[in-house]
Amino acid sequence: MTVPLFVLRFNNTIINNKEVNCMSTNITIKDVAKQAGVSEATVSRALNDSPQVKRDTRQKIQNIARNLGYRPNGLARSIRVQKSHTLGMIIPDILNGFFTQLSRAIEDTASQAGYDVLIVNTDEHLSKEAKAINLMLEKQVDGLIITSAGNSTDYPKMLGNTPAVFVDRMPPADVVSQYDRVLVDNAQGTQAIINCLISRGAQRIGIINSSVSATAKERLQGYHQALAAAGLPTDPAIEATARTDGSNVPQMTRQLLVNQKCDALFAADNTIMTGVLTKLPELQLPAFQLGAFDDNDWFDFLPQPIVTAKQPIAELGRIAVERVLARAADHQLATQEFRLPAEIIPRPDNA
Amino acid sequence: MTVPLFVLRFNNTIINNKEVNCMSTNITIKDVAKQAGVSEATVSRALNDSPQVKRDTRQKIQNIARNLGYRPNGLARSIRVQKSHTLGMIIPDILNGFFTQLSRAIEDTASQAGYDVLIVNTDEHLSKEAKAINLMLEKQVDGLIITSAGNSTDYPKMLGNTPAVFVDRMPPADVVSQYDRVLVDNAQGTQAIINCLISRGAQRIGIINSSVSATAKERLQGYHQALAAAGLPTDPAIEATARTDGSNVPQMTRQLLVNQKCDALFAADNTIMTGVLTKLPELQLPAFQLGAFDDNDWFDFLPQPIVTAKQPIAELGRIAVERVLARAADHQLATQEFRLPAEIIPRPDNA
DNA sequence: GTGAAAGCGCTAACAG
DNA sequence: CTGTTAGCGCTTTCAC
Repeated sequence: MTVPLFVLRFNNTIINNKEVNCMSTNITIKDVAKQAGVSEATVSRALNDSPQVKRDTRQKIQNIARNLGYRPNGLARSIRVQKSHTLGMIIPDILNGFFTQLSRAIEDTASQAGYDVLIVNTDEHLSKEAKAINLMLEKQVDGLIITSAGNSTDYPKMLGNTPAVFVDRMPPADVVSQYDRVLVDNAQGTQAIINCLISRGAQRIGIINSSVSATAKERLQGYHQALAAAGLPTDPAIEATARTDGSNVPQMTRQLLVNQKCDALFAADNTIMTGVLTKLPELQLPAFQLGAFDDNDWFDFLPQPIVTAKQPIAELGRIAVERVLARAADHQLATQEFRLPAEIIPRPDNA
Repeated sequence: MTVPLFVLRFNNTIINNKEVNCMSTNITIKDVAKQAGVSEATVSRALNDSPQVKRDTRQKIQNIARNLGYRPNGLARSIRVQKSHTLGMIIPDILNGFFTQLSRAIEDTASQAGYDVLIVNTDEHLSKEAKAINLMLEKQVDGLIITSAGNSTDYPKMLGNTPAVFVDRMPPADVVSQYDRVLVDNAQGTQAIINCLISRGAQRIGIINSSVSATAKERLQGYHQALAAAGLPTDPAIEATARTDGSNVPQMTRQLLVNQKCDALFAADNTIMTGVLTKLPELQLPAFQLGAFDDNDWFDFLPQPIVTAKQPIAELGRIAVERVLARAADHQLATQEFRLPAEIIPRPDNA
């Protein structure tokens, strides 16, 4: 065949006496059309398996495209059809197993619906989050799934009318009603953990709470409810709050377990519990119990059992995707809040 | 102001007697131009901070853009300038801490260079990897960083002339020279671990090797070298290989530690070690040692210490990004292999 | 300094 | 069944 050779030549250039691939001379639909002796429109149709085009033509075109190494330009397509078939996902900490599991769940559901997912990590920085949202919008995502890094962002202004749903963390109170929310029942989960600790004899349970305000409020509430129900007193001296980066957690662990003589400690999330565990070895302690919101597989391997509340991550992800797609299809949809129960893992008693 | 009102009206429509935002009537450069009474070209220049445009005009335009909530369409821009300023990253397991750390390192370096990163997870499936690569290419990434899910993919055909570098895992042997590779020194790392175990008295060290062939080969080699250097015999009966999904690891753990009476066990990666730990509690064993390639923070919390080889993840990521960008700038660059040493964490002896 | 016009690669009317 | 044409939103010559 001579024509392909011609195309090759056309796409190549001579440097230093050696024929080499030219940088970004990508094969376009036009090249395929030229080759096949048909119009660009027909190529487009054939490549999209349109039933309109004759079988022979279609197959011929598809062959030529393959041989030429043709790659559709998704950007051009998206810009033309005004749809990217892509969702954006903003997570605050890619090193945290909870969020990676969540992103996997979201990717699963999305891909079943024919959508791709872009993930960006914000490291809990508001400025990075703002950049991430901007990036997503510029890439024209069809919807956004956000685990918010903080309260100060003006989401309605940032997001415009891009469909968005908040997962795991509430949007700021003043705009909460403008967005779908998919969350675990923080109060219920915490209460169940504390109940479990109490049923096993705990009398003085310290808490190191989350730095995420709405979440922290609910978890504290669950903690108080459980204490009240058991007739145990609350004590502000054993209620601490972690910094976002968790840097103060080891010191608080010592404070609660040693100075305040707590006989149990509740860590309000994954990261906080890790901070607690870091400190434990150097503390000489009588028997005590541990509880935490969020579960990790490796908690099973620890000598000291941890009672945890495991979030229904797959469900959270599935609902989030469904909602954002539903909203993309109908921007008028009323916003809604979804609350899913956490599952208690009562180590060491679970079979 | 009346003009903004007009624009608003233009972008809205009446449904059910309520004025609502119309779906995707996005503000474009044209709208800004109309508002400002200048040409689209000038708006473009102003928005890109071109020094050509008069300060007053520029600021006026930028104000109008902000007020209108204008968002540049990144796709349109990329298609026009033939560059997306985006890198693609393909990872085989987003639940594995090694890869999340790697992706974070890559994102860091890339963002410093002004590039965004798209991450896609393949779950170790070749078919998903192929889809992921396709997705990236369609999104016109300027380069690809790949941790390969397997050997059977025809990368040159898939990738065309998109710059690509392989991290952590080798590309298939027949095409290896066509790509940059950034890897840890698997033999050295493994050898050092085994040496450490031997120096602490191990005489019969079992290995559960990786399912990734090139990596497995190198790690096995390091294992053999260490044994040979210590004058210890090798024994095929205590050399096992994990399945990709790790499902056979618990059973092998039992086989090596109980049936084969090994006094030490080396797990060739992160995931394998987790499988081992799952099995240990139910085994009644005399004292034994544990070693593993790849480190996890939570290994510190385990009662049974693990000697690990920690990869220089930040470095791996940095080099990968630098190479892919260098290649994007000059496609003629000779390919290269980078080997970085692993750091041994000799638990429990590390201060 | 600014505008007019062309075009990146693709798809969707509208013809025929 | 296929071709022609227009245009998505943006940048970039080339004029003025």
